Amino acid sequence: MRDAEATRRRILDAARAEFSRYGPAGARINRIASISAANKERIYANFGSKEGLFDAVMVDTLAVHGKMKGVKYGSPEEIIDRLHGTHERAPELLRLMLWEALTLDGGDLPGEEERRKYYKERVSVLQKEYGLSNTANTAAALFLLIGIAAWPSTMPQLKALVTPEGNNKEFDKRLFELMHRIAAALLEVDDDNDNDG
Amino acid sequence: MRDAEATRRRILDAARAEFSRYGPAGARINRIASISAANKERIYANFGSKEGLFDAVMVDTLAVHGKMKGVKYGSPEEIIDRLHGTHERAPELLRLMLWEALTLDGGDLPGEEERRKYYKERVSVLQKEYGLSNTANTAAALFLLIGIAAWPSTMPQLKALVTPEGNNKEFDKRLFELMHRIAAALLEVDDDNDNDG
DNA sequence: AGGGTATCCAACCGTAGGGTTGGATCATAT
DNA sequence: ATATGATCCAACCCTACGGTTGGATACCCT
Repeated sequence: MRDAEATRRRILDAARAEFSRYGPAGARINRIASISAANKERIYANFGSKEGLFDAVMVDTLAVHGKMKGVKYGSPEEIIDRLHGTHERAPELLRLMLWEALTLDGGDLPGEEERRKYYKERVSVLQKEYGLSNTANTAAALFLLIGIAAWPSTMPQLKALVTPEGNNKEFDKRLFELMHRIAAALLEVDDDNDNDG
Repeated sequence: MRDAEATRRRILDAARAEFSRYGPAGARINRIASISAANKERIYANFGSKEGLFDAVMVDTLAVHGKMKGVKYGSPEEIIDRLHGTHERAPELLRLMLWEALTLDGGDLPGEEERRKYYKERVSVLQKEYGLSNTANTAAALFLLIGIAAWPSTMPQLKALVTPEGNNKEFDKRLFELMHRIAAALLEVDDDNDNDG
């Protein structure tokens, strides 16, 4: 059965798993070909190069998450729990972004325009929802909310090292309480009158 | 001039730069050899394998930072600024830890014992300095302080994407204000009476 | 039916990667 | 002085990688 689109999809799915796990340098085209049951030639015909494939995976994965667009945020606790849960259950996007961060080369990002627009929209939703007066402040708050929620998934080994021995549950409980507390602090009304630039 | 120890040092220094920049998979032993003006054979004689070298770099780099031991923390603002500054000026350790996080394999970490002890000490200093009642809570707070201060260096591309266009300075100003604010919130006295486990 | 095109794939290519080897060179101790 | 062992290094090995090629196979239009 011939189906170019389906082949493309299988390649993207396999590539997402592969890049997410091993990163741009560690990923193996041969593995992607074999797991996607596609041929290497199909990969290069569709995506040009390993780097091109990585970029395509990035854009594809972001498109899936871009579906969040328009969704309301809810309470600070909900924001943290939702973001954290997403990264725990589906670590691919976070991992891809971390690989991307570590291999930045000054060139522009895959899907840059789309991504800018996406965050701009999210900032504006957050700003309205919380009645914040300053856009830059809201953007910074969103940036930090993401960071706080993602940090335990970003540095699991650090978390393990810092946790007092044999005290896992207590540590986790305190960790979430603190994450919730500072998320709330981030979204308190910014009451200064600086120009919003 | 023969000097095994100096050779070892040159290799470690070159390897730190190389691994920090390219990660375990992207790093090239040939480059390390050529930059350190050592021979590949010396690398394998000293460190056994690429992975062994990575571990040695990790331990070596941590040892340098371990000199912080005993140092007081200061105000929440100082904590954030100091950590953030360190990661901006000397990104190696953060980058190494991120590579490490992304390539965790369930085996134990290089220098695990030392690192545990180091953080235990730091937690205890922080706890005393701020008069916090609960160790797990203090550990969680430290974990988050590190995360907050490191996040802009961890995800520079996300920061760039979230920043409202042409509003860099304002964004940065707000970002630091918020980081300071939530650092302070993290270190407020934890006034509950839970058992400290 | 059959020509044309998009899709597929097995086999291949060049190279650069991690890792090894065998011997040369130097410091030291007797 | 010379035997000993640590240190150094040029050249080598082999595999597996990213990427390519040439032809075969299915689909579509007339």
